[in-house]
Amino acid sequence: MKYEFHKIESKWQKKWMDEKVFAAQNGGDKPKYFTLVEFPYPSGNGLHVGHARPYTAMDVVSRKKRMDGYNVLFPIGYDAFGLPTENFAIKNHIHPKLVTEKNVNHFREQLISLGYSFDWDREICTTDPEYYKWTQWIFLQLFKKGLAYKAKMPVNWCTSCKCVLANEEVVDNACERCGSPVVRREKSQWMLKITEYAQRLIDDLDDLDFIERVKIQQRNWIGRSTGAEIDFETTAGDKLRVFSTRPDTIFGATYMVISPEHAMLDKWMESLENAEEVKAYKALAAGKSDFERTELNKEKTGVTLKGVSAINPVTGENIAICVSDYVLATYGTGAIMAVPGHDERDWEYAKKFGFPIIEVVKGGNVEEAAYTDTEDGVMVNSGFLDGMHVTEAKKTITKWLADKGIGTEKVNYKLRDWVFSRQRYWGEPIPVIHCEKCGYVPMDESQLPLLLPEVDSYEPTDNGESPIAKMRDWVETTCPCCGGPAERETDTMPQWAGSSWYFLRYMDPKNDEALASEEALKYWNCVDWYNGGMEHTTLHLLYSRFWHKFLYDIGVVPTKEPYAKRSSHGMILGEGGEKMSKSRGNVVNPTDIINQYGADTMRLYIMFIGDFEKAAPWSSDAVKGCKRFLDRIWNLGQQAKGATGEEYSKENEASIHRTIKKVNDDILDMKFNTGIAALMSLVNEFYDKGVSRGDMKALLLMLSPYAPHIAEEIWEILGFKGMCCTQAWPEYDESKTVEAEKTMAVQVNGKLRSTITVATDSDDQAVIDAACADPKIAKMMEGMQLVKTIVVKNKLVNLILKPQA
RNA sequence: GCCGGUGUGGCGAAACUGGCAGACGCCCGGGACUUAAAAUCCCGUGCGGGGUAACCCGCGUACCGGUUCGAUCCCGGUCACCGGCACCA
Repeated sequence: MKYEFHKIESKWQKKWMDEKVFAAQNGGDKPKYFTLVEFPYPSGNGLHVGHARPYTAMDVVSRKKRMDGYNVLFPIGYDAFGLPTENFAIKNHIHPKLVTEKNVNHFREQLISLGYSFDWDREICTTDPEYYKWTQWIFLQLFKKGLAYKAKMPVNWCTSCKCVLANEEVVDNACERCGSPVVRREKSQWMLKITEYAQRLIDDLDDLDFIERVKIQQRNWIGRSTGAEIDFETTAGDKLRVFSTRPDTIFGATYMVISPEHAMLDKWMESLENAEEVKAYKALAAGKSDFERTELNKEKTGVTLKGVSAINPVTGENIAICVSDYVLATYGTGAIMAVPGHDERDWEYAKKFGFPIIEVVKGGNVEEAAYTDTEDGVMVNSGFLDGMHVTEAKKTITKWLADKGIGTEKVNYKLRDWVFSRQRYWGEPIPVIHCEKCGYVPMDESQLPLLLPEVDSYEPTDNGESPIAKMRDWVETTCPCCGGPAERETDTMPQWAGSSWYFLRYMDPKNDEALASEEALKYWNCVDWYNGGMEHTTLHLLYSRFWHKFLYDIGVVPTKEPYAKRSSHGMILGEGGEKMSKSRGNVVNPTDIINQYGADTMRLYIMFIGDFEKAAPWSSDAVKGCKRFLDRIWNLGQQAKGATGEEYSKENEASIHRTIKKVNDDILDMKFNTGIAALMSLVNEFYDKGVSRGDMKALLLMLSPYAPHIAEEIWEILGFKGMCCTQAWPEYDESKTVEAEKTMAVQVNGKLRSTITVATDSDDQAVIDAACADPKIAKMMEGMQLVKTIVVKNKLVNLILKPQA
C-alpha cells in the first residue's frame, strides 16, 4: 500500500469537518483552554507560508491540549475591512463585499487543506454586519464615557491623489500608490483616549506571561517619564509652563523654547517686535512634513522672540524665549527650559544662536559638548543645590518649586491618542450623528448595525472626505436628540477596530443580544495563549488591551486583560535568506507544497525549520527530508499491520518513554523543532530494532499534533479504536527511562581524554577507580601525581594531575 | 543615538543555562538492491595533521581578554548583522 497523501488528507479533513470533531463546548466537565492565532486579512494573494508557521504551531498546541483533556477553543475568522480590498474594488469596479467574499472562500479552503483543527462553527468576519454591529456598539460605549472625541489633527494628504492617506500608506514621505509627495493637513478626526489608560497598560504587563521583548517594546512605546512641570514668569505678565525630567538642572536654564504651534505664540504675537519673522517661521514649520521636521542631523532653526522674555525662577535672571520646531507641540507642554550644558539638542541650538552654556553637573567639558552622562553627577553653579548628588538635587528642587507654588511633579507619556477615523469606504461606519443644535449625538443602540450604504464609486473624494459623504440620502437624517435635521458621520473606523475585540466574539459568535453572553464571557474568561507577529506589538496588541480594559471598566468582560500569554514567531524568509516578496519572486505558496508533498509534510517542515521565535530561511531541499520521514513512518505502519497487542517492545520501551516526555515538554515550550528531531530519532531506532503495534501506537499519538492526517490513517489501518486526535496523550514513566549503565567522560586537567562505562549512579570513588583503570588514563598518569578529582554524577570525571615532585 | 535580539560545520540548526560541542535534518561521499536510473536501505561526514590499521595528536562555538578543575553558557572590551524607537526635553 502506498502513502497516498492527497487521498488520506482530504478523507480525514472531511471526517473532522462532518463529525465536528474540534467543536468547543461552552461548558462541561473538562477544563477550558483558549488558543488564539491572529486572524488573517483575506488578501487576494491567498494564504502565505508566513501564516502557516504560527497557525501550525498553535494547531499543534491545540491538538496537544485536547489530548491532555482540555476543552479547547481554537477559532478562526477574517479581518476583512481595509485598503487593499478597497483599492482592488476601485480598480476593478466591483463591490468590496464581493471581493471579500471571494477571498474569504479561498482562505477557508486553504486553511482546511492544512488540516487545522479550528472550530468552524465559530468562524467570524469583521465585515459581517452582525459582527460590526458590536464593533459600533463598543465605539458608542467609548463615546458615551467620553473616551471618543473629535479633534483637529494633522493628516497625510497626497498631493496627486488629492486624498487622505493612512500612515501605513505613506512610505518615505510619499504616497504608496502614486509616489507623489505627501503633506500634512489639518482635519477634524475621531480620537480615542488611549492615553487615559497609559499607566494601566504599563502596570498590568507585570502579571502577564508575555515574552519579554513584547513587554519591553510596549513599555518603550508608551514611553513613561517622570519629571516636573514648572511655570516661568514672562515679561508679558503670563506664565510659560514647561515639562522637564531634569528640574535639578534649572540653574543651567539659559533660555526657553516653545514649539511653533504653541498657543502662547498667538497671544504674544501683537506685542512682538519681530512678529513678521515669527509668523514666517510658523508658516515654514507648518509647511513641513512630519518627515522633514524630524529628519536627523538637520541643523536647528528658530527665531528669538523680541519683546517677550522669561524669568528663571531660581536665578532671577531674564532669559530669552525662542520658537523652534525642535520642540514638539504634542509632548509635554510644548515648551521647554533649555539647559545647553546638559542636553545635546539645546547645546547645538545655543552654540548656533549664542546662548550662554553653564555647567551645573560636574564631570564634562560643556564648552566642547553637552555633558549628558550625569546619572551619578554632583551639582555645581546651582546655588542651594551645590554639592548635592543629582537624585538629591531633583528631590530638593521639586520640593522647593512646589513650596513656591510654581512647580509640581509630573509624569508624561509618549503614547498619543489613537486617530480613529479614516476617510474611506471599506470600514465600519461610525455611528454618530452631527446636529447643528446638539452637536455630536450617538445613534440609538437599537438601530445598530449602521450599515454601509451602497455607493456608486469607492474613490475617495477631492476634498478628503469619505466616498460615503456623497450619499446624501444616507447622510441626511434626523437628530436622535432634538428630532431636527442632522447628518451622519461619514468617516469609517480604521482596520484596527474589528480586531480589537474579535476574540470575545468567538466565545459566542451568533449572539444577537450582546457581543457575547455573560456566561460565555465568564466561562472562557480570557485567551490562554495568543501567538502573533512582533509587528502587532505596539498597534493591535496595545489597542486590544485598551479596549478590553475599557470593557472591563464598564462591566462587560470579567478580566482586566484579554490575553494571559503572548508568544511571537519569527519570519519565514526566502530561500536565500532575504525577505519573501513578490518583487523578489521568492514567495512560497503553501498550496504548492501541499500539492507536491502533502499538508502533513508542509506542517512538519514549517515546525522543523528552526527556532520558532527566530527568522528562518525556507529550503525546498529540507522539505524533502520531512516527506522522507513520513514515508518511513508509513513503511513502519505497513510492517506493523496485522499485528496484535498494545505493549511496547522491550527494545524500544525506554526510548519511547523518553520521547514522550521530550515531545510533550517541547510542544509546551514551543521547541517544535527539537520535538520533531526526537520523533525522528525514535523512528530511526524503530528501523534498527523493529517495531511492535504498541510502539506504533505511541509514535502515532505523538505524531498526530504535527502530522494529523497520516497519524489517523495508520491508526485506522492498525485497527485502533476511535480517532487518533481524540485519544489521551500517552503516559510517560520516568522509571522506565533510566538506563542501567552510563557512559561518562574522563577528563585530565579539563581535557577530554577517554570515556568509561559505569553503572548508573555509581559513587564517586568507584568512578575515579574506573577512570584510573582506563588504559589510556593509566598511561597518562605515569609519573604524575593526582592532586584533585571532580566528579559530576553520571556525566563526567575530571582528574587534575601534576608532575611528581 | 537609544532599547531589544543574534553570531556555532558546506547549509538549517541542537546542547538539561557551567560538564563528552555539532543531536535531528539537508547537502555531499561510499556501499547494497537494479540491466540501468530513480526510489529505498546501510555506512561515513567539524577542520588540520599522523598512522597499513583498530586508532592517535592538534585546533575549533564572531574577535580579544578574564573567572573556573572545566566556558557556546558567567564577567569586561571589540566587531558584524537583524528588529523596534528616534529632536519625547
